[in-house]
This record gives sequence, C-alpha cells and structure tokens, in this order.
Amino acid sequence: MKDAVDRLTPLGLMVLALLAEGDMHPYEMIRLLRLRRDDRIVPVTNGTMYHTVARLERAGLVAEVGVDRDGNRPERTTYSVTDAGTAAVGEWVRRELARVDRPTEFRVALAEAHNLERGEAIDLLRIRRGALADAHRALADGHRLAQHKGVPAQYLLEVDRDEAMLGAELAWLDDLLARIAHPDFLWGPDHEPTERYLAQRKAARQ
Amino acid sequence: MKDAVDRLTPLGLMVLALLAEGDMHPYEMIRLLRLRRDDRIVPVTNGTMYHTVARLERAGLVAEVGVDRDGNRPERTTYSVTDAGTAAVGEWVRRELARVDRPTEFRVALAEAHNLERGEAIDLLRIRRGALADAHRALADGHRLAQHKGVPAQYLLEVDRDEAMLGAELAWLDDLLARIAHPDFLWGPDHEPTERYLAQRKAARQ
DNA sequence: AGGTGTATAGTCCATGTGGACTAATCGACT
DNA sequence: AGTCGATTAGTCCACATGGACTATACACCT
Repeated sequence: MKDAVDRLTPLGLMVLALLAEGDMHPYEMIRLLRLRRDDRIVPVTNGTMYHTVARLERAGLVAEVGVDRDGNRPERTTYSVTDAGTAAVGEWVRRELARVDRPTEFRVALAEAHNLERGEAIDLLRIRRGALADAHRALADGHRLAQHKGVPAQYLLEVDRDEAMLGAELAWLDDLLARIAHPDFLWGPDHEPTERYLAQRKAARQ
Repeated sequence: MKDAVDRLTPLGLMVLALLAEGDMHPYEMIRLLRLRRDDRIVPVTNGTMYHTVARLERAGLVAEVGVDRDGNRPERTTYSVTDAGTAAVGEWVRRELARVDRPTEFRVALAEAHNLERGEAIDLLRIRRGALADAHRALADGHRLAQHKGVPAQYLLEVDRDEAMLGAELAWLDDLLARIAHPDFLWGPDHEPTERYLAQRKAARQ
C-alpha cells in the first residue's frame, strides 16, 4: 500500500507549503514561486503545475474551495490545503531533510524546514551530517584508489569536483548547525507576521 | 528544425561516450556505468536505458551490429556508435561545459570533457567561470537585500546554502583551471592505453 | 483606429522516467 | 535432489514533465 507522501514530488510539496500561507489558485502559485526565485530549485512550468495540483486533489491533500471569474477571462479555481496535506508536509520534510541521496528533495526540505520544530530540524540535520561525512570519505577513498591505480586525472575531473562539493557542503552544514543551535537564531512562528510574504502575495495576486 | 543534439539526455550522452570505447549491448552499459559509479550523476534504470538506446538508434547516432544468444537466455543486441554519434558527443559537451544552469548536464560534460582538446576545454571552463561569478554575485545580492528587508534567517536557509555552494564551486573551478593549464597535467589520447578501462569492461562483460 | 506585444489562466500532448514484471541461468545451502 | 536467492537481459506500463497551443484582456505606439 503506497503512501500518498511517497508520491509527493518536490513541486507537489512546494504547492502544499504555499497553500499553508493561504488559499490560492494555481496561476498565483506559479507567479509567487517565480517571484521568490524558488524556480532555482524546482522548474516551474504551466503544464506541471496544473497536473501537480490535480494529483494533490486526487490524493486528498488539497481541496477546491471556489471558482471565480474576472470578466471574460478563464475561470480561476482556488484551492485550499487539507489536514492530510498539512500533515504530509511535515512527514515529507522530516524524511528528506536527513537523506543525502536526492539533492533536489533536500533543497526543498531545507527551504521548508521552518515547518518543523527547531530541535527536530537540528536532530535531522545532525543525522545528515553523519551520512554526508561517510559519503565524502567513501568518495575520497575511491578517488585516491583510482589515482593510485594510475587512472589519469583527466578522467577523474567530475569525481574531483564531487569530492570538493561534498567537502564544501559539510563545512557549510557544520557552520549552519552552530548558528542554528544558538538561541539568538530566531525560529518558530513566534516572530513578526511575515509582512514581506503578505506584500509578495498581494503583488502576485495583484 | 530540431537538432538531434538538442534531444540528447544526459544518459543518452553517456551511452554514446561508452560506445566510443567499443561496441556493447545495453545491459553491459548498465553494469559498466554502475561499476564506475557514474550513477552518482545520472540514475541508471533498465527501462530508461533500453528506451534511451532505442531513441539514439532512431536518431541515427548508434546502430545495431549484431544479435547473439547465450544458451536460452534473452537475446543480446550489440550496438555501435555512428560518425554522427561521435560528432554529437563533441557538440553536446562543448555546449554544456560552459552553461551554469542545468547542473547534471554540466557534471556529465565534465566527466566527458576528455573528448575535447585541452585548450578548448579550458576556454569553455573560463566562460563558465565568468557566468558562475555573475550568478554568485546576483544570489548574494538578493540574499543581503532580503536580510535587510527583515526576512528572518530561518526562511533563507536554502539561499544561504546555495550561495555557499556557488562560492565553493567557483573556488574549485579556479583551482582546476590552474592545475589543468599546467603542462604537467596529462591531456589527450597520448597516454597509456587505459588498461583499467579494459579490465573493467572485461569484468562487466564477464 | 489599427497593429503589436505581453500578461492572464489554463488545456493538451509528445517524450522521458522508473518501477514492476518475466523468464532463464547459476551458485549456495541443506 | 530440491529450493532459495541473486544475476542476466530485457519488456511493459503508469505516471511526471515541459513545451506548444488557445483565447481573452490590457498597454503601448503611430
């Protein structure tokens, strides 16, 4: 029996996270994602967005809440996230935040990590830190072994880069963990009610 | 009029590059890619591999060179790369090595950069270096601006990471360019005939 | 008044992907 | 001798993606 969370694509999760900020129609989500440059992480195209929302509806994670029409333009169907949808966000983020395979999933989970409690996020990132260190060591060992066996460096350019990138991610993660664990680092819904997001939504809705 | 090179997927290009080492059947390619851990870059599944090879054949980039059968096992269809296929590898790598969008395409291009002349590879990587620096600056500016506008840091975790990663890639690229431009760095087909690859192929063919 | 361009909101379809499945062979255990 | 599991080589299909397309409305020229 496949869980609905297993079928969640990165864009599917971003949609659920957006709807947590308020009801929206798909086109507004497209605009908002582009405005926030979240299309750095996940490509956002019309076809995929509408298809994704339809899938989420079939899975019961979002629900239609109204259709309105502005002049003679196409109808706009507004959606709302369900309780199951909200739960799915937490479950998905918890699962992906610690994994080191699936880089894009991790970037989405990181962007939505604020949906978790601070302590939980830290725990998951520490697990990730360990897995990342293992992967880094394994790749470095393989690299050295290949060099030792006489494989010319020109064939190992990508391995070299991968190793450098893994090292950089480790360094960044250690730095982040230090910052995030410090009580001066704001966390949770106990801060100013995100005026910027409201302004963005207004701009996206216009 | 769409060029066949435009339709080349990362796996498609890896297949062409593999066939440059010698004729093979699809299953051997799967084994060889996994053995070399190239599935770090591109996911390798049965369905995708056979589909990809079929597409390459329709495009005239590879050609069937024989079907053999071992006992009562399924038939093995062996393929060979065509002249158009060899040309496509160069064209594709030249195009992708300089681009900063499309990260997976770049990793494949880097892994196959040895198909280019040293000077050409260096020129393309220098172009990439410039584009990467621009992207890094733009992202850092956006990050600072958001912070200045009062967006809490917990919402900017992914931007922070992206910025760190871009910086790390720039540093790595500068280092690589320095190493690669040095005459001590071996380049080109003028070295020992890759015994390791032959051994790997034997293992993959078994 | 007419033409050009772009934003809005969405549909549709050709490709590409990846997991499930088949069916035969081989090795290892018991 | 029998069975369990893994490997080999490949097919098949459900689903996801993204680009092309539609049709209306608004803005800017000239």
